[in-house]
Amino acid sequence: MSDLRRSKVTIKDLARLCEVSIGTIDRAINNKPGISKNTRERVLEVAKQNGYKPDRVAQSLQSGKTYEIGVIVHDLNNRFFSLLVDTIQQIAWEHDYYIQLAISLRDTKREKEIIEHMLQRNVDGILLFATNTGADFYSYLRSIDKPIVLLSNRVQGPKGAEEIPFVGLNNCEVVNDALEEIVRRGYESICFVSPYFDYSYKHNFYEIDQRYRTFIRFMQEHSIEHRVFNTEKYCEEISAMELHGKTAFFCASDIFALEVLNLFHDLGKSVPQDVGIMGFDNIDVLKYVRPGLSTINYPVDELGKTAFKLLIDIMGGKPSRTEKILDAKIIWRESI
Amino acid sequence: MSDLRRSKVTIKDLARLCEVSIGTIDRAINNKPGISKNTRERVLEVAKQNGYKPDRVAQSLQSGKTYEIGVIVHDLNNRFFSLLVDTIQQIAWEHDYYIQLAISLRDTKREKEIIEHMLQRNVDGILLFATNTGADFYSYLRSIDKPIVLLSNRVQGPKGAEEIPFVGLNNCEVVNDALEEIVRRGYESICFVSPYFDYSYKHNFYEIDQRYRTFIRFMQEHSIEHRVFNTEKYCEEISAMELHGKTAFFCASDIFALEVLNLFHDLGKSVPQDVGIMGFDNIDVLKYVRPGLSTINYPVDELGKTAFKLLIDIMGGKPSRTEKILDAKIIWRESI
DNA sequence: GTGAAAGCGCTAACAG
DNA sequence: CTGTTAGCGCTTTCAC
Repeated sequence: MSDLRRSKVTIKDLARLCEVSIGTIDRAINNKPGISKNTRERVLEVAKQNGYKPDRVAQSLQSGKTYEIGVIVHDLNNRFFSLLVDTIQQIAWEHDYYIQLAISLRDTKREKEIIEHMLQRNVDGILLFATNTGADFYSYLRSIDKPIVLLSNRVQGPKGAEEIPFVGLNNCEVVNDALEEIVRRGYESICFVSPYFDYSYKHNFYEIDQRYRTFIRFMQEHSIEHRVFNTEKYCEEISAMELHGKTAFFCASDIFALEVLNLFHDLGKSVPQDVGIMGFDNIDVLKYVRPGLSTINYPVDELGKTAFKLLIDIMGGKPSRTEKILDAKIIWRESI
Repeated sequence: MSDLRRSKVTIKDLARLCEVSIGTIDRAINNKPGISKNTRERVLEVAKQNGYKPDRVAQSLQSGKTYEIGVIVHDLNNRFFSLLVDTIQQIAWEHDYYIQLAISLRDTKREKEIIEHMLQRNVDGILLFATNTGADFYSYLRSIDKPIVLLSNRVQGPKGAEEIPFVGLNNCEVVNDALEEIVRRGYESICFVSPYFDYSYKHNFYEIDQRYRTFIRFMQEHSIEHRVFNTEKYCEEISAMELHGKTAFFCASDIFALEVLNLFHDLGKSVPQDVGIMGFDNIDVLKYVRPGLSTINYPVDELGKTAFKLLIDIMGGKPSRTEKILDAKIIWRESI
């Protein structure tokens, strides 16, 4: 190395150095036929000597492929998402793909901007944990000329229309099972705690909604006393409520369950003696929380891997089912 | 839209549609002088009509800029890193940069591969939480023709050589302060708990090492009984040790502190009555842990933002100090 | 004001 | 076996 700072060396440089044409360089570098063993070795040697590295941007312009996939999630603050992205990055790496990461912050406008940006950057595909929903967004996604796989939050079109590829969870079944067991354990009153979902803002609450509906249906079918907390003031409201009968709090995510747990701790109530609490997701930090929180395991790893593989299949033009539903497992610990 | 699937429209298409040259299209699109108001408006209108979006890949090839920056961290499992990446992605977005995320898994070989890949993909700069270290790696980083900013883990060259831009923490000062207060609180014996660091594998333990050295120096200067746990079997070893005198566990990260907390809980010991525990990082989940863990706040947000800004400055050729040391704050809760 | 042409680094197609 | 050329979509330069 003459200079410490290696300046970019291109196939043109190699051609000059080897005194052959760029076509020959190409054949050597990319292991193509139609070149003598001798020349190939010489070229490869010179390439190595000079630290030649192909320019992926130029390759992309030529081939239309970037080997990058866009990953869009709500945030990385939520443990669930960081584990998800971790998994996706890992499997992508194994397949020689790179990740362009962007955070939607649950902002519908921002999500659309991100998608547009990613398309301009010519990602080969997109893994989307959607924030938008509705017919317009469905049409928008369908209009996109790149493969997209939705994670967890489905986006539905008109009846009978082709579905957007989707990997999700069997929310209804697992919530039903959990509720049955909770009732069997003698709880007489069950509260549902979840983030605030206001359909008028057009946010995608697909998963929460599934859990919510299942909860309501179950309560009605079994005539069980129930209540729903899904406003921003749920903590105050829960503090203010009077408990009659053995009461359980079924939370739409572990984060809410932990908040409720903290709340009752502050109120001087014991869990599960005074109230039962159940979470959803099984985030890893539960390991450090006492009492052990009963929850429902979201197979994040499987979600990431399945979605990525589905995307790869679609990119490769493989005809595969474009919907996969994963199985959640209930984890009974101490809190209920 | 004639077709649902919008196929890519290029400046050439626009030129054809507007019956002008591509040069004119460029002037209109990119708001350049030398074009009549009339033509500009017409071009912009047609561009909009046809949903023209510039191809960033082609722009990159031409300009040599991608507006992407590579971010390399150890994993996303650790809360610290996910918050860091969250912050970086946020500030990058505000500056119209995109993030290429990769995980080194603390694997030195993989880290180098990642850097090579990113350079080939022509990122404009790299934010690196380094796993490698040593003179060779220093030379390697110096040989790279793109700005790099190191986070937390410094990579040092020979004495007097130019430093690689770096943003880190005042580990020594803050550890010293914490230890002083711990001693003041009457602890007679202090244990240091940290990940296993084996210099023979050439891993970068810059931060841990700073904390460790400060710990050892302090213990020696004050003749305090102390012990170090930094093997993989630290849990067994701690279980087996006999406590004499009021003992504190100073952990190099919250994760270790939480493990130690769990351990003593299982052993039936109370914190802080029987032993004191102190963490490092102040990860957000501590909020759900009881007893409240005393810890040292790592200003992750500031780290991400400062590093990104430094990178931007360097990319912009601004002459700025290439080293920034952030202030950590001690947070006293209940565990010590 | 506008058009034409070169070139970023690479791959693919065709010619010799 | 090897060389030449066109072109991916864009920006820049120079000519009119």
